[in-house]
Amino acid sequence: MKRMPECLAHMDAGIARVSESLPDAPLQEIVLTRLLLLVGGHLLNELELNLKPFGLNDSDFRTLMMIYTSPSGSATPSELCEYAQQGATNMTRIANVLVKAGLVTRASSAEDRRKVVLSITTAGKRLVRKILPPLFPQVHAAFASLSASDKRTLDRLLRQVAVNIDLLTHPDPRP
Amino acid sequence: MKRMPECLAHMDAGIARVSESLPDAPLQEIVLTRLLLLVGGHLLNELELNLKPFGLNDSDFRTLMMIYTSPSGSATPSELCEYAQQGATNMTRIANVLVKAGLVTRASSAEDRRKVVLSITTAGKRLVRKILPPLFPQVHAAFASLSASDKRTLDRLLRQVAVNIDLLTHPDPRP
DNA sequence: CTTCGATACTTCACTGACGAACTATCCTCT
DNA sequence: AGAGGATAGTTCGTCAGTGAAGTATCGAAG
Repeated sequence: MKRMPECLAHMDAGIARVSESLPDAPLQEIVLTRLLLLVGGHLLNELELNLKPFGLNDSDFRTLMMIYTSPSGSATPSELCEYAQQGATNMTRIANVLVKAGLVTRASSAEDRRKVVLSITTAGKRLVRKILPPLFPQVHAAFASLSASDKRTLDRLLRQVAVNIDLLTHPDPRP
Repeated sequence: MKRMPECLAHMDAGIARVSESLPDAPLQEIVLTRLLLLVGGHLLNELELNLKPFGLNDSDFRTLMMIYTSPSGSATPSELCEYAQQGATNMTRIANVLVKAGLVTRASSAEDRRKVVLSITTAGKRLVRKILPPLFPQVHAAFASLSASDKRTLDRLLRQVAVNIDLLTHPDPRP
């Protein structure tokens, strides 16, 4: 696998060559799209590499974190789906994983018996507090070359892009 | 699935709450990481939604584009792996897909008979020129709310992050 | 020339994620 | 009350992607 600078140069060259056959291609935006996909993918690889020793992948971990940070320490699968960009099918699998690992408990709700309540266990909280700290240096390093103002700008721009894509996917600005 | 603004707010709140149990968490960087994963994921979903009608996913398409933009109109699987962030195993599958669809041909190299040469066909070129243009408005819309200078800044920052992650993953700045 | 290590690709078995179909429960309207 | 529709979760079949192991070819060293 080539190092990043060469990889980026190759990408730039390839995209630039597209405009030979399709002159009206929005080159800048295509490059940004590819960069986002590239960075997102590498970030995910790196994160999952750190989670693998604990038998979790990013979906599992994100779900665990959402239950962990929930004020009540519990949540239902459908609530989690709402915010975790995941289908109900996969949430069932994730719940199975977390329950089997003893990190959360699964109980059916009292008020609405269709619902399932996932609650974090002591072991779950302990695992979160064990996994996170070793991640901090790496997360920090990923943005180490950015100034404080760069980071604020990146934050702002990414949120804008997130909203743009959301509008693109689900049009209807009709409440 | 919730709309993006609520989703972002929920994410912010969750991450903020992490610092209650782990006060030295680099909140800003964690948010940026999550934003990148989120945007990358949504961008990928949206792109693959557009490619599905043609029986391709992003890996297939990216590979096809790399062959398309190659000056010779052909490449070997190992070359493609170098730049496409993919394992050789998956490249074999991709080549199978593209060959079966008649978009590229597979031939063994004359100079080095270990190598396989994938060459784009007329149908492959035609498909690229058919798929791309309808994508342009969407790609453009994803960044529509960003000014020209915002886009340049985003490009610059993403490249920095890409390099940082690469250094993190493959240390050794020893040539 | 042969042997050995490296390279190129393929095959196989497995995991993660998704859509479609199913079951159970709840809510509303009559 | 009870019929119809919406919601919550699960199950099942399928596909994309990966690591480990296998085959074929190349190149260098003896």
